[in-house]
Amino acid sequence: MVTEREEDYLKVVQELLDEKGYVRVKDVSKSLDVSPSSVTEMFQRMDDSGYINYEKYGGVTLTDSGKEIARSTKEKYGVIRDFLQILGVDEKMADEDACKIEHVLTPETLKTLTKFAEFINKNKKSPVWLDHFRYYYETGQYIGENSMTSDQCPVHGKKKQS
Amino acid sequence: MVTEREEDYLKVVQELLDEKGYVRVKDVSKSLDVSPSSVTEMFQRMDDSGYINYEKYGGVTLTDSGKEIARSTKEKYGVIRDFLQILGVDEKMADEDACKIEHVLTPETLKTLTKFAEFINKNKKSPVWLDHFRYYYETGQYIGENSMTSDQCPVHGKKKQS
DNA sequence: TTGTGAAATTAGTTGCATATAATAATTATA
DNA sequence: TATAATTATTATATGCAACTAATTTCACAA
Repeated sequence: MVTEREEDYLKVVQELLDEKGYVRVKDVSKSLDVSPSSVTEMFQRMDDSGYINYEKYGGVTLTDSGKEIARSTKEKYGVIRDFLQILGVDEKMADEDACKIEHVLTPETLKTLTKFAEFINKNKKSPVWLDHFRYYYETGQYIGENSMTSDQCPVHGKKKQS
Repeated sequence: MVTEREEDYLKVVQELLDEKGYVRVKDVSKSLDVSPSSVTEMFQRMDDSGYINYEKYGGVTLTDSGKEIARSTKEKYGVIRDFLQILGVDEKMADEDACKIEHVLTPETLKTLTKFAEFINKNKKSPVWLDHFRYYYETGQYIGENSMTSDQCPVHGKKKQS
């Protein structure tokens, strides 16, 4: 079974291949902020496991299974990042969290997040309740009749007419 | 810095203390599905790190810092599990995912999830849009004028009056 | 063609988390 | 209380993932 870290490596290798057409140990080392020797070692392991084709001092390519893992990992990442951003998490944090969570979500939960993002995005304008949530997030107060506890409307500060 | 696994151990130790008042190696071993020797070893490490007070063949208690980690880990877990269940993820999966995610979320994202759950729960009845989302999840179709693409209402299959 | 510098690899180590097998301590029971 | 059964601990080993230091390879310039 593929480890979380192998998923990380496969993801960046695929990204570098897409960007530049080839992959150096140095680049992966930079991307993942690990030493070059760690990259070499991981390459050897992943070659043994059949996720990449690696030859010393040479190039690296992904096997079919490596490609599939890279693809699905990146897809998960995208779903989670989008989802978090919809809820209002800022890009940097959404990114950071998505990189962690991508490895551990059950397919069921992933599907829910996917559907949720679709549900929001298929509408041109973002739904009212989402604005309401953002408002709640900022102020702790509700907008809308259902949930008003005072007769003071938080939107424009005027009395509601009852 | 505390590791993810240490957080797991601290959480179950606290839970067992709450449940039964004391903790056996055996119980932790059972809870986490690891061998007793692994538990002993981890207890030694966590004692060294100052998260628990441990003496051989004797009892285990949490230090203040251990308590704080257990508390905050459990709190995170609760927030995430609730959040996922609100979105419709079933209990078992929500649980499983929460146990993984609890270790890796940024405070920012955690706050967002917390607020979101509050936003939903402070209302007695679940908001309409959430039903709409659940409906979308099941059928792939939208309920509500904003997003209707046909004139067939997905709720009762009758024509909308225009 | 050969020497140099950058890049990559190997060798050796560490820390975390686990396991099995063997041993020791504790608790329960006859 | 002595013995049996349960529980816990040590000793030893494994796998993953990282590191530093030393070495090797490669590509390019002189």
